[in-house]
Amino acid sequence: MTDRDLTQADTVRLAIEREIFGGQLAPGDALEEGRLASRFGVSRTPVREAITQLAQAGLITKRAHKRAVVAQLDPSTMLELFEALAELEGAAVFLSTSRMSEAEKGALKDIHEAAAENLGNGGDPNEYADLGFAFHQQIVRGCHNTALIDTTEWLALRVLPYRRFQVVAPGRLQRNQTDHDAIISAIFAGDAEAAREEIRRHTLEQGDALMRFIALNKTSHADFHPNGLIKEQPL
Amino acid sequence: MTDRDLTQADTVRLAIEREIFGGQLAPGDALEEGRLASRFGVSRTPVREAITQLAQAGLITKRAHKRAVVAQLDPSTMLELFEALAELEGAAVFLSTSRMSEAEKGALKDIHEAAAENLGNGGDPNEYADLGFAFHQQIVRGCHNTALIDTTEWLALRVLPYRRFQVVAPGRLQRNQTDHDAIISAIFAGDAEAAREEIRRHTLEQGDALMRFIALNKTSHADFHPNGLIKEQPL
DNA sequence: CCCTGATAAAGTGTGTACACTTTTTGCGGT
DNA sequence: ACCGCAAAAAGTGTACACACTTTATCAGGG
Repeated sequence: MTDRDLTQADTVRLAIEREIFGGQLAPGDALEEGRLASRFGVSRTPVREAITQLAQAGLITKRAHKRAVVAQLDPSTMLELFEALAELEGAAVFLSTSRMSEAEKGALKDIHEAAAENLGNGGDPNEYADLGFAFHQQIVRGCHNTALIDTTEWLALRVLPYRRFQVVAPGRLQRNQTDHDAIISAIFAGDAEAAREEIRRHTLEQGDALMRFIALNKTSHADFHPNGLIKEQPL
Repeated sequence: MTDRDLTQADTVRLAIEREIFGGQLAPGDALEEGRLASRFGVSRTPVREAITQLAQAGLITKRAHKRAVVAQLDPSTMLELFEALAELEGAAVFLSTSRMSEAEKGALKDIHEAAAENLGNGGDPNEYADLGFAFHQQIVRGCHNTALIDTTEWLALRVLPYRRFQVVAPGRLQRNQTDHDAIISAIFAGDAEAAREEIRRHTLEQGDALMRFIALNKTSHADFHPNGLIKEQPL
């Protein structure tokens, strides 16, 4: 049992997921079953199963007899996703404020302070992005409701590639940190309603900022590389 | 093109879905690929694909090399689902209050009044349940955010079979109608925050009531028939 | 009688073949 | 050149076969 009961379909699915989140597979790219099969050294059957799962998760789109393609996020859909995520994170933090244990609050504070330090020392922006993701995750998980956590994280994953863009947008990191300050203050003050409003505004603002950034750079979202860098079009 | 591009896997998936929502397949029931294949007159391949999709949707659970079973909702999971749904519906109505068109508000009022009439005339409780579902759906869709709507309805679908139980719980229908009154008032008054609170309380209460009902009747959720009736155990 | 373990039965995971659909290619007419 | 259209190529959907895993069956020892 060397492979921990991971079926080949699982392996393929995880690999494709990584390539999408990592940016090797960009939105709009076509996934052809035969190629993937030979690339991963398996038959088309497990590849097909992986694709089915990914389609169900919304990471790729699929129609009968048509090639599967990595999900294309047009601007309005992306805004909707950010808005929905803002509401979900708001709902989660509303519960988390009264439910997080002292240990969980401490871990949250640690993450926040590590991010502050990274920002002050001019550390690696990608590392800062990871800390930002961890910050949101820690808050969401604090609500102790698996259904809500899963739903929220599922949405968060979908916008993750786009959320990271902040690392290249001027002034965005500083603003991000300020927002996090306000959120963490509300949580420690036990003001659930304020925490909800802060995180809602914060996540909505991220979406808006991304839209402005894309519009300003006259670059379609298709040219926007999920890693947070623009594809073959240096600033 | 008589079958509207429905692949056989789609057909099988829809059939299984109907059987789950309809109650022919109860939570805990095992789905065996071979049987289903011969029952639907197809090979195991499309059945397998349907099962993969249903598993991804959370309607059934599946582990490597193990039979797929209709998702079992233990009490704590069910409470979590209701809580998460309460939050999502709250988020949706918060947006809907300012976004619903007059036509949409009118349709909502129509549904509400039809429900009131049904209740007053001692109409078919199942019809009342349908109206209740439509009421929630109309509100959620009023937020005009596809991502949020899809997410909420997906959760709502999962608890739908349990939500219907109200039709057999004494006094529950009347209470339900009163709650809806309060919600619709808040919406028409344009008080988004109040609407959110009302629907949150309402949906949470539905979950609690279901739990009490199950506990009182000393019947495990496994014996609880999704159609809203207890299986071979008359009251 | 109840374990325990071996063995058989049942069931899932994947490779492969092929029918059917979509997309591409290429050719003749305008 | 530009269309339309037919034929080929590419690709998806499904059936089927078989290896491997899990579950059920059963015989013998405590």
